[in-house]
Amino acid sequence: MRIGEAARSLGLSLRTLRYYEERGLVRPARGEGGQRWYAEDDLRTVRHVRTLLAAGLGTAVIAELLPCMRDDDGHPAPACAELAGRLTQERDRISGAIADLESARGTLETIIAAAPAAAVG
Amino acid sequence: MRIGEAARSLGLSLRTLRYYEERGLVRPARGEGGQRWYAEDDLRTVRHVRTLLAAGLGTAVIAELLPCMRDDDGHPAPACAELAGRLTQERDRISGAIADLESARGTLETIIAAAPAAAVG
DNA sequence: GCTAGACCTGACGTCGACGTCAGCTTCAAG
DNA sequence: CTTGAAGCTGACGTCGACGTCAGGTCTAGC
Repeated sequence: MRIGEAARSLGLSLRTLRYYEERGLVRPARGEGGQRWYAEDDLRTVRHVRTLLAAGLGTAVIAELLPCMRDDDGHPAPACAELAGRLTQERDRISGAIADLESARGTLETIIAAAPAAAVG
Repeated sequence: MRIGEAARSLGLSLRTLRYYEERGLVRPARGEGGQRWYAEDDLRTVRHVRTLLAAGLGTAVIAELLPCMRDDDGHPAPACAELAGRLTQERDRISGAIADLESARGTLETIIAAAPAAAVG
């Protein structure tokens, strides 16, 4: 599929998809006139990218990790070993972020619970 | 205490503290010569700010929430009611963010577990 | 009262993930 | 073969939370 359909299918903008390619995260094929051609595999890659971006990873780091996520049968598969260090490091960072978020959520809930019942919604 | 000591005590930069004041998050007193004077209460406020920033809230939103967090005895107390809507909204956003992070962490752990045991650290 | 260090107020720079605009090319339909 | 939609490549703009530099002021010790 071309970039327009890919973007709609993923719920992203054209700019975003081009940006991901610019950062080396996706490498869609090119047609005669130079137009990008996205295969299903590329869409899966983009979804992985989105997941990792949402985790707070930067595009540079993701670019390193992606080769370790080559799909065999639909889910991430191994590949890299030397990146294990960085991976666990990122995982720990994410765990910390989760803890921070839970702490903040607790704070908010304290306020919510304490606030006189009013316009809740 | 003056801004330097406050910054050291909080582990933040001078710029950060001035920035928080600029955004209306803290209002330290001023001395004769116009120098900022941070009371313990101000430090607590800054810590709240940090917690909420870590939760992904912006300084503008935090500026609205802070009045609802006036400490009575050390922990957040109620105050605002009409903000309940925004509060629950932010809480839900945070819950979503946590879910995203957990998903991403799961992805990373899958890769880590699948990777041949190597330099793990 | 002199000096060094701590502060003050602008104001411009940064970084990351895009948005947006400009000008040109390619594709699909009639 | 024309035309409008869809793509393409730069390249500058944005937003948020600060970093950093410049140039003047305040404070504390001697």
